[in-house]
Amino acid sequence: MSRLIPSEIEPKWQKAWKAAGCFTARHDPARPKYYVLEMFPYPSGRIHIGHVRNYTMGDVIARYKSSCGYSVLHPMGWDAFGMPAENAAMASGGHPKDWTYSNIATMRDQMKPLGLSIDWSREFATCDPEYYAQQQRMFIDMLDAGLIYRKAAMVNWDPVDMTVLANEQVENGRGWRSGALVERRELTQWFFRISDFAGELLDALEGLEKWPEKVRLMQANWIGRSRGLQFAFEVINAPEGHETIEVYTTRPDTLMGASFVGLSPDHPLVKSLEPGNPELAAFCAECRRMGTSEEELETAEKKGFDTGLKVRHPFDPDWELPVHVANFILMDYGTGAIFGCPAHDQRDLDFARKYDLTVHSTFAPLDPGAEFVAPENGGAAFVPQKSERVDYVRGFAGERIQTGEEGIATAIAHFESLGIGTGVTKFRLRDWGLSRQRYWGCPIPVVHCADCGVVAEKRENLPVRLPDDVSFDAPGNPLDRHPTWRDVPCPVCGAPAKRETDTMDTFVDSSWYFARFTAPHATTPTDPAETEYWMNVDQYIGGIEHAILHLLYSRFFARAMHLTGHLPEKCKEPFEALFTQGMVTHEIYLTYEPLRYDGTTVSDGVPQNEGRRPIYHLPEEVERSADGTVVLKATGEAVEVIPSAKMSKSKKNVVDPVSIVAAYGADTARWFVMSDSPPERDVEWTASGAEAAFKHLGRVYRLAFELKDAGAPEGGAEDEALERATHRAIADVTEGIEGFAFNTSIAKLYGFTNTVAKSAASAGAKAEAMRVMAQLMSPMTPHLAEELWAMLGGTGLVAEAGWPKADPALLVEDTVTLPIQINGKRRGEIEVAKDASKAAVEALVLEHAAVVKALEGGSPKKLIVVPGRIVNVVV
RNA sequence: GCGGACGUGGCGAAAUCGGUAGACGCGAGAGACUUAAAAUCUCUUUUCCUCAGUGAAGUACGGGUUCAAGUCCCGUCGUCCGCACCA
Repeated sequence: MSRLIPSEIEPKWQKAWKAAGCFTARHDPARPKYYVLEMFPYPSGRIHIGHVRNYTMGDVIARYKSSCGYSVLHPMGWDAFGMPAENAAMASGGHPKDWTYSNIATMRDQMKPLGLSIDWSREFATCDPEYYAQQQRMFIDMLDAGLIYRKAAMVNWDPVDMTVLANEQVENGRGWRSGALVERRELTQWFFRISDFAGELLDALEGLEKWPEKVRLMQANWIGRSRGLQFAFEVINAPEGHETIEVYTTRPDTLMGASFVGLSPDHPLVKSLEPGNPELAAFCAECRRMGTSEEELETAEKKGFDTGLKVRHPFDPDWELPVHVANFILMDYGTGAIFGCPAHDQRDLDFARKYDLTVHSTFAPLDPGAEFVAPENGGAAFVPQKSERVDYVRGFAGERIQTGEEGIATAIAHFESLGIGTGVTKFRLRDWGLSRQRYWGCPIPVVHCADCGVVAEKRENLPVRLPDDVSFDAPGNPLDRHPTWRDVPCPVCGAPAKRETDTMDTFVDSSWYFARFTAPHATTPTDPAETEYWMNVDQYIGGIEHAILHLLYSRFFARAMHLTGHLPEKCKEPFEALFTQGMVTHEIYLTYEPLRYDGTTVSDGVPQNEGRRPIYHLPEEVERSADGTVVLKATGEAVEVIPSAKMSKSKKNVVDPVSIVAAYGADTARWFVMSDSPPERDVEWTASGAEAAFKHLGRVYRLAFELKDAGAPEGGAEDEALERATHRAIADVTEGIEGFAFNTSIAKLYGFTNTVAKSAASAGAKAEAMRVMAQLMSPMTPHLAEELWAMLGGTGLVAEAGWPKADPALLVEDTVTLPIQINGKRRGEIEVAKDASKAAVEALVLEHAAVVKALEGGSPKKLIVVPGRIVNVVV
């Protein structure tokens, strides 16, 4: 075979790897381990090119580390519970289980031809009863340990999916999957006490040095720590049981500028007033209707309602402040009550002006300047950086002139010394609600008994299996209306009781799968010997979209598993290094169809169907015309090209890996997605780029084919030069892989190929170079690498050959070219021995024609020699 | 609004312990081989010029530090991302 035929070599080598058991992860105490993991996929039905890029990155690392002598764990599984399966069942009949497992089978079949070095013996799906049984077991352990509790809570209700969503699953007020506007509802829900760990999860971010700064920052913002003061206002003419109002503030230094107390419509005091005050009740009802959606919050008017109550200022018994209910105060942050300081908060200022409340500055700029207008005189609220020094015109603690930070600290200290307030640290992070009113999830293993209350299922009865005989012809949860599954005896007293019909959020499933991979068939959630050896994940790879949810939950879950004895202490941060990869994008081809006015109008009088409608075209429907523009093949009509767009079926710019592999082979697909762009950035799929990748691999193959009967190297200068180039390539390619710069490794391999092709070295020396080429290419294009290796007489499989080592002695050239700069501009160059002394270099430089000319007989002001790099002459 | 990242040829991009800007690839152009095509190979390709010179300019824009700046500092503009009534 003188030509590269991927469809012949790829299955051949995949078989050889399987026969040799190359990718079976072996718990070998004698060898260091390396655990590389890509975020496991949801079995949507087909793999897409983004998966190919994601898994190829992991595969490059896995194969490289394996070559370096590590015992590598590189597993694959399926994040298999979740709503699409139910939606599919509702849309086209069938069962979520069948839909899911058949998708998994399809996707596995599509992935295997990629030649990934995955240990398939460890594969599992989160919907396997063997997996969720262990999850239920941990749920009970965590319940016993007080890490899980139940409470009635306002939840985000998705009216389309008929389920509860976590705050993180609400995007712009809409359900992240259904896109429906989310409503507020009060339900009794299960919660993980993740907020108890807020401080720890925040502080531990510091130690995650191999995580992207961006992700750590996003998590830190999400956890949202604030330091403030909590204290109580005394209520005048207080209703029974509400003698004080506790407030929380991050700006206690502005207390002397307080002008009102604001309460959330859900505040207990407000609720107690509502029955006797119909107007107030109406106002609160309106606020609650408004919902939590950001869209509404954004546009909603800041509204208040005066309760008529007054509170006393803590430092002045004669100073009374009105108490308003305000629609912008959240019950679940702080105490649900604030004091408003209009001078230093724009929102409070707007509110004060609307309801005619007093405005007093507590501090003023040190140097006001002509354009400064104090808020009490109609200016904007004065909100300087907390680190800025200001003049406390109405301060009560600390220096007259101090920073906001100092003012806050002294104010808290002052309250604490008087015993009327406490410094408090609050977090934005709230507990993780895990109940979902869905069928296709891990059943929550508890039973509701009239006498015993909510009790956990007995451990020996696990798993609580999902029943197979369910129907999806009605919305809501089929478990709720299952004829027999629900009714069970109480595990404690044996009386008739009812099973919990809620299932777990699928983020629970993905919060520990990485630990399960270390002992996927254990009869306990984890196996201590295996977690001890394999954990932690040395390199985790996935999309930035999981920066907050999945990664934060997993960090919490690892701690919870540690506390319940399922993970050792060292696993509290289970991901040592994280890499977030970019997407694979593709151009969109677009023409427009004019729309005619159809005689109707929409509500605001705008004519219906004005303008034009986009029509998308598949890549094969367009071509580049002679003048470089893109036109439709059929009509020659000009096509608008939108570059680098996220792939989407409706935009017709999806590249299907299956057809790419069929056309060019897996190696080409792998090579292409790793080339061109740095891995963290998006890469644009282009037909010409894929073609180029394929051609290059063919060229490498031919180069090796011509050398397959080469004899021994002959020695000599050309052979030696090629050997040096080889070691240079080893060093550069290795550096690229180590640094997650696969695109530069590939660029070096292109360069090395050119070098070998043009080299005048003996055939034997070239064959030697090509064997190294096979080793260096093996992480990216493993099938071609095996073929080259076998053709050139390599021993065994290249997958099992060690990684080549660059000889430092061969990396340094005997002579180096030093550019000569004159006043910082390049004016010439000299060749010197690599170990030439500074004095020798200086002498040579001063003889250089350009330097002589520039000096005009004088001597240089300064002569800078950076050994091995550059010379700069200042005249 | 708050926080962050990033701006380099026609395009994707290299080069950041400050030391030859544009490696490598795409696209484009020229040529070789061929009856022709495909395939393959070779060369050119930052811009400008009184166009082959030891020429000038050049890494968004304007300043600064330095013998030397894509890289460091200050400001401006632009693009992208995250968060957002959080008291």
